[in-house]
Amino acid sequence: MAETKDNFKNRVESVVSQIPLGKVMTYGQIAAICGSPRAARIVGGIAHWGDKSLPWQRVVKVDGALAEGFPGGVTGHRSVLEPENIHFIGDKVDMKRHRWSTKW
DNA sequence: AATTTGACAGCGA
DNA sequence: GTCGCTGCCAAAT
Repeated sequence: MAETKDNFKNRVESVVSQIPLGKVMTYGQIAAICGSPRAARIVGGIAHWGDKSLPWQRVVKVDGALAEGFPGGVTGHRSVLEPENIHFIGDKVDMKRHRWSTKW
């Protein structure tokens, strides 16, 4: 089977599905792992159009801010992360403790 | 096949 | 330290 360009989206879904509970990743980080460090926006696009069965709630911005387009908004997004041991600083995730990487 | 959008990132003022 | 605009890559229409 020939690997099409779907590899990019396929990797994004793969990486996101590998995020352990209590951890979060940034769009840029995921995009970089997928092969395009500038495709952070595409990762978000896949989140909405791709496999929505993945823990996209653990995918946040580089600053720890939550996705503004997430169903329920940042408020709903935060409510989903709190029970997952995610620590919050104001309205953002504590990236100092939850920033995770697949290479770890 | 071409154009527009998209749940961001990085740099500048 | 804060706010805004531009740039980028890929997917969707």
